Amino acid sequence: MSKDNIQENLVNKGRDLIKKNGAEGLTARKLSEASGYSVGTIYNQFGNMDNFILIQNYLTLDALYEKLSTLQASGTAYQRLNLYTQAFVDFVLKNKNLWFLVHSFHLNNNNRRFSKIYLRRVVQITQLVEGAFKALYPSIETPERILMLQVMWLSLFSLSSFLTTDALDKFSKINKKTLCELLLNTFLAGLKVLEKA
Amino acid sequence: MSKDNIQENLVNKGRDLIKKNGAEGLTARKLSEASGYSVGTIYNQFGNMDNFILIQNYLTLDALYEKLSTLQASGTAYQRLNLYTQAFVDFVLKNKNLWFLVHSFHLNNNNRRFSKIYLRRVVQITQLVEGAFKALYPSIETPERILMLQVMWLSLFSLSSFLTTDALDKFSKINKKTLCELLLNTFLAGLKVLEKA
DNA sequence: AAATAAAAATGAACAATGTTCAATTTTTTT
DNA sequence: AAAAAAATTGAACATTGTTCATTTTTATTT
Repeated sequence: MSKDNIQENLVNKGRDLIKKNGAEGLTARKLSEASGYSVGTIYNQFGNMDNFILIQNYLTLDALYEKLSTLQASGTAYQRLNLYTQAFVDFVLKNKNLWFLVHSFHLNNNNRRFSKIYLRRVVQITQLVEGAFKALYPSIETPERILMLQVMWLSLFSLSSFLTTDALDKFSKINKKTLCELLLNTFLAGLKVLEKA
Repeated sequence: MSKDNIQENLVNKGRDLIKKNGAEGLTARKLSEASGYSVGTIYNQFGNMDNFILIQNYLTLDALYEKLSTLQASGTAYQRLNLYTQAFVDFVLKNKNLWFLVHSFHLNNNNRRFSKIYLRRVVQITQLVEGAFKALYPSIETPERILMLQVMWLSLFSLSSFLTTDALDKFSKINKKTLCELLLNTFLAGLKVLEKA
């Protein structure tokens, strides 16, 4: 069996573990047992578990990008931004465990590195929204608009960590999808004001 | 030495460990070594490390509340909301490790519980801002305004996780304080629009 | 085809984690 | 002073990520 096949196999099996049992479901030994490969082989292939998780997160970002990119053509810029957000929230809610792992890695990744392809995917997702942003706020200078886009996306991204667990339920009865949509629409309305001012 | 003194001692020593070495600096054995008490004693006093961390996070929230509550009287409602946010960001940046632990626990606390006094502190912090919100948006119905307040606070809270590590620096050169202030002000501007509509 | 060399896979072993609990020490009560 | 109760202890357990000498497999050479 070739090296690629081993990696592919391990990644697939690992993904199943995460989907089924969350981040805790993914340990070197559980992956070894589920895949049939030894613990050592996992380390030969990926170096360490962090790298393995990073690959999983890259695939998650990829799936998100795939989903969002199908929405490019439809509707007005405003409608599109709302569609993006709804699709994003839907994706996160349907892939809670995978998305949790993304946040978990981001938070705990204090001095480790993100791979280039990973960073590129993040940028690509942001760029998807850029077009709609430009159409909505034509009179805002591009650097300023990109800044606002980052604020918007980072806020929504970080807020989405609340969608992956039930921690929020202990503080508020707010609907999670509503939460995200209110953030988007209030922010967009605010941008409209700042644009005219 | 009384039970209270032991707990107080352990909590203080634990807090030093977190401040100095971050969340990883706080383990049962390191706390045992730093405090002079055995590992077993820590468990007798707190049951488990999660409870200990929850106490640490409660104290962190307490310190934040303390700081924010000194700002109650000053300026207009709008100025006050900006002061709150700036004070919040300052607090987080000055207590990165402590605040990181708050986020870390929230994210990983999948089916565990928050103590009542902890939840109450969160509510109290939100209520601090309620007054300014009410003054700014008098024509928004109270339930709607509280909803928006929650969206605002939850967004800012979750965004603040980016302030505790350097993960964000790998994605963007955006200034962290600016990031939070832009979120607040754009959101507030948007609320003004929604109020009139 | 056999012998040799290179590469890959293995899993026992290590350090560090949270946690438990029988044994010990200390304190309180009788 | 003795007995009972309470508190403290730290060795031991299960589970992490990780390493690396050993074994097995594959490739190369004779």
